[in-house]
Order: sequence, then structure tokens, then C-alpha cells
Amino acid sequence: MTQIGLRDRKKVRTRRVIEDVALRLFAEQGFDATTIDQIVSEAEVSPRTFFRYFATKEDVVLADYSEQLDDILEDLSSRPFQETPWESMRAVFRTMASDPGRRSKMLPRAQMMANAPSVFARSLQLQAGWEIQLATALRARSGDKTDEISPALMAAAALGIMRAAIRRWSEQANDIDLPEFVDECFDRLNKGFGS
Amino acid sequence: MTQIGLRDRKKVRTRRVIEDVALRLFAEQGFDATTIDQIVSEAEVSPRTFFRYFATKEDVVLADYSEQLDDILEDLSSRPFQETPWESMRAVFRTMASDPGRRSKMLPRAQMMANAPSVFARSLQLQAGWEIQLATALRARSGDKTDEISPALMAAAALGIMRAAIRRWSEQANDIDLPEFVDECFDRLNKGFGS
DNA sequence: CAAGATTCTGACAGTGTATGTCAGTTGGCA
DNA sequence: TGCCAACTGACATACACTGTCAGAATCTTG
Repeated sequence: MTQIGLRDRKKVRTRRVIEDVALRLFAEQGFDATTIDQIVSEAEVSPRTFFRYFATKEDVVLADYSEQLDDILEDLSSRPFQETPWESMRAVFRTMASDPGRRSKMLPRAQMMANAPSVFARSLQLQAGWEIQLATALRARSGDKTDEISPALMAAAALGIMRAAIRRWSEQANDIDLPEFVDECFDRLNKGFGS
Repeated sequence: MTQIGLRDRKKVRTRRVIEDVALRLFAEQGFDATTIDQIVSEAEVSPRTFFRYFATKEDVVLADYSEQLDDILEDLSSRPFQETPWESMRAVFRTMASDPGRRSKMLPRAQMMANAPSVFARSLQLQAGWEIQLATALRARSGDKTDEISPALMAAAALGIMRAAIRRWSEQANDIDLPEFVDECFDRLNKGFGS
């Protein structure tokens, strides 16, 4: 009567092992200095198996990045409809920045991205995908169906804010309260930069 | 009395040959389907030489991307000082979008980026570098020396606008006047998205 | 519970990008 | 003319990633 079969349990276990070993090695010797061979030999799987779980070496670092977008979209859809799209986004991103579990993963990841250009590049690529989906979601919420470009601008601006805020925060994490800082950035951008 | 030596002339010539051959092959068979071996055998140089001129295969497509930033910074520095930073940027980017020579290169490049994810990723990486430099330049122009974050937000917003605008423009180049469209986007973002 | 279908895995081979090294050549320059 | 520096090609190599295929493990059905 096992709901989840042994096969699926093994899958998540293998994935976890690879992820744990890889992240540990990355932390110990750096991302670039760590090879797939090293990871798989410590994780006791074949190189081929690694790529069945992760499309690229970079994706191990950014494993939970995709889930993050799902959370954003879900939170967004549960915001009250009378709210403006911008306000909804501000609230969603503020909430996200407040989650301690999420924040604890953010710092090491930010550090890794700063030292490994390929990881940084991959994260930008993923975020570009988010931007499109986010814009689509905003467009669906918007009252003005003829305005095609504002949602795109809002999505681009929001993600740009998050990047800038997280970068600044990761450089001096002690001095800054991330949720408030994000809030302030959203506010400042919405007030414009003078005409 | 040759100002520029034969050696340097050969260098630019070699670079041009590689670039021309590569871009032609990319257009003919696609970016991913073209190998370095193909390029260098047609250009009659060794594979090693290719990488002396271009760090990555992607960089051939984005060859004049770096110059673009220099132009932006230069144009920015020659704007009148009484202008707000945002206004200056709007003018600079509008001017850039008006240059027909630049625009003619933009369309095929946008197409290439749409079909070759690695080229797109590389362009995002380069733009991230721009963002930092642009923010620094804006900070230098700003009157308020205590405000560290606004320049970063402005830079992120401006580049985000350009990406969104160019994407939209490249999808339907005939229907949109790019300079005006860019202008409108800058305007709309600066007016905020409602409180 | 046995047998077949399905899925996961490892082993092997191969492609393509990118880098290190080093000797040979070529252009700059006194 | 001859020395110095830069450019180049010819190796050799590392590493990420993909295709294939047979065998093992798990699930499923009679």
C-alpha cells in the first residue's frame, strides 16, 4: 500500500546525494575547480546519471530557482484584485524577501554567482524566462487589455530591483534589512526619477 | 611613414576575416550547427588563433556590443548637467535607437539571440557589466551623493526597458518606430504604475 | 507469484569548446 | 643587418555534455 513507489523514492534520494555532494565540493574548492567526475565519484553514480538529474553543472547551484518562480506566481494570483499590479508585486517580493528559509539560501548562492561567471550567466538566463511569465501574469491581472508593454516594463523593473537589492544586500548583509530595502526600492522606482 | 604598422593591419584584417566568415556561416546554418573548426578552416587560421581574437564563439556575434557601452557613457557625459539623470539617459538611449547603422545590426542579432540560448545568455552577462558601469556614471552625475541605490535602480530599469523594447520591436519591426517607442517606455516607467 | 513491460542506470564512445605549451616565423626597430 | 617582440600554428589536454545500448531494478498484470 505504499503510495509512493520505491523507484520514486530512490530518485529523490539520488538527486539529493548529488546535490549535497556537489554543493559541498563547490564550497570547499570553488565551482570552477570542481569537475563532474569528482562529484559523481563521491556521489557514487555515473557521469551520465548526473546529467539525467541536472541539465548543466550550474543548475545544481540554482536547483530551487525554478520553484521560486512558481511561488511568486502563486502568491501573485492570491492578491486582492482591487490592488494595482505594482502594489501586488511589491507585496509578493517583500514577502519573499522576508522568508528566513529562503534568505539563508540566498547568501551562499549570491557568493557563488559572484565568483563563478557561468553560474551568474545561467541565473540571468533563468530570470529572463521569469520575466516573460511574470509579464504574462500581470497582463492577465491588468484592467487595460490594450496596454501590452506596461506589464513587460513592470516585470523587467521588478526583477531588476530584486537583482540590485540582493546584490547590495549580499555585500553588506548586516547593515540592511532586506524586506524593507526591497520595499523602499519598489517605492522609489514607482515615484519616478524626476522629469 | 605608415602610422599603423603592417602587424596591426594584419591583426584587424584577420579579425575581420574570422568575423565575416563566422557570421556568414551562422546565418547559413545556424549558430549551434556551426563549429569552430568550420570557421577556422574557411578563414584559413588555426583554431588557436580564433580564441586569440574572440574569447568565446558567442562573442563573435556580440563583437560590437562592448563598443556600444562606450558610446553610451560618452554620450551621457556630454549631456547638459542641469538635466536630471533620467532625462539624460532617455535622450541617450533614444539617440542610440535612432542610429540606422546600429539598428541594421540589431535585427539579425536579436534573431540570433532568440534562436541560440547561449548567445542570449552571453548578452545578458555583458549587459550586467554595463549595468554596474552605467550606475557608476549616473552616481557621478547625481547631485545627491548619499543616494547609493537610485542610480543602480535607474541603470537596471533603463537596460530592462531597452531589452523589452528591442524584443518587442524585433518581433514586429514594421509596426513600431523604435526611437519613439523607447521614449514612450522611459516616460511610462517614470510616471509610475499607480500606487 | 511468475512473467512481461517499463524505467533507471552504467559503460562506452564521441563531439565540441576552450586552454597550456612551445617552437617557428614574421614584422618592428636600432 | 641583426636582435627583440609579437603573432601564429601544431600539437596535447581538460572538461562539459550527448547518443546509444545492454543489463538491472522496479512496477504491473495475469
